[in-house]
Amino acid sequence: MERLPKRQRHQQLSRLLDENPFLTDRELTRQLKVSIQTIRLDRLELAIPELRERLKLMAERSYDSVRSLPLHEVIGDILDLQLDKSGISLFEISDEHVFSRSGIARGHHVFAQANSLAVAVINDEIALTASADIRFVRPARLGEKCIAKAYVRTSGELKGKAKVEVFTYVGEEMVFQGNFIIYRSAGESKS
Amino acid sequence: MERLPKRQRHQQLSRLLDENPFLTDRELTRQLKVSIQTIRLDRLELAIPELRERLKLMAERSYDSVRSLPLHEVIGDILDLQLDKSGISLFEISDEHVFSRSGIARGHHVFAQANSLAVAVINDEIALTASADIRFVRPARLGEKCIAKAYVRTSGELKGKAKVEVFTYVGEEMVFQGNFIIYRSAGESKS
DNA sequence: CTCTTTTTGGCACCAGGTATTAAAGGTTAT
DNA sequence: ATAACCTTTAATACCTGGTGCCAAAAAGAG
Repeated sequence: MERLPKRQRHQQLSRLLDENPFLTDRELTRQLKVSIQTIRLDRLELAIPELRERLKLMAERSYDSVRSLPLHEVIGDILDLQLDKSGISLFEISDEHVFSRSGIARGHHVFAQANSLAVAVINDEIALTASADIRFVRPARLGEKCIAKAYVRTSGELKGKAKVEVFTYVGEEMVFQGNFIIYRSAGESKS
Repeated sequence: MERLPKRQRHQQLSRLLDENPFLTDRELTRQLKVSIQTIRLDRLELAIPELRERLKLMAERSYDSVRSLPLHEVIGDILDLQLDKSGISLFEISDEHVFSRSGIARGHHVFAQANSLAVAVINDEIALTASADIRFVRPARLGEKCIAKAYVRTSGELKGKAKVEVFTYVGEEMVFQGNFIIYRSAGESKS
């Protein structure tokens, strides 16, 4: 008995739709050389929804993630903000931030939290990072909650630049420290 | 003459579908109190595709961005890589990277490209950023293509650290410059 | 009242399916 | 061999969310 063909086909079908979820059943018949009914039985057994449902699911997912894209605006949640004085933000290290091999956060994510906060704490229409001097004291790991604290050292209303110092901690341990020089647009202005 | 109702309705229709692209024509008739044929004429005039096409477009967009999610692993496309010597990467500034007000890229994205490249160029099992000294020479703007070039200055096989210098250009202009100190795991190893 | 624009209705048709029933084919056990 | 079983294919009715086309009704505008 050639029982394999079915399971093989199921695997192939899964793989094909994984590679390209936009395939119709009709296109699948061409690739797998079986009738359209067989394809449909297979999808039924594998609990794979029809093309239109797949598209809808993908669209919904992307719609949700677009909604949560303001999370891209500022990295980390701001817990406290005293403009031109200090600020605190929280950032939790999750899968997409770490090297999969080591579970250690990629430096630029830790930097992004600090940089976002340094910019946010400046009370100005436009604030841009001019330069920075940073140290990754110890690696941050998957699941760790990073607390970044920013202090404005010189608000420098005259020079158009501000110095901001940021320290990031996991618990008691410091993981990151940075000195940022931030350009500010003009004098000061309300947020 | 009440010519307005039509244009008003067109605006409302656009707004409704902007808020919720998952509406069928039938659901729109309920909201706008006109026949389904009118809705369809309106969509025709406004060049708004049918529900299924909208979903498909959204799915395709999200699929593309999922495909480029390994872009989350390394920020920017690596164009050239000579391990322990040098590397080049390309990163195009798009909507999600800029301050919406000014169209200027957030510093941490430009940093991320440079940092990713500095880490990638190190030929070691594990490479982590230890510290960095960076300058944002001029702002990078929406749509600009940033070319980052990294040079390993001291491979430092003995000390477990490497110094990498990165310069990022838009055309002929330098937008970013950074000196990175990268921890490397042990001696050297194949990638 | 006439002319034009806008709105509505009806009908045929399409893609990409679901759901169901039935038949044909090979496999296996008895 | 024959019955029992699994797999595959076929055929048919039906569904959603439309398009395309034509005609008629309604609503202004002049």
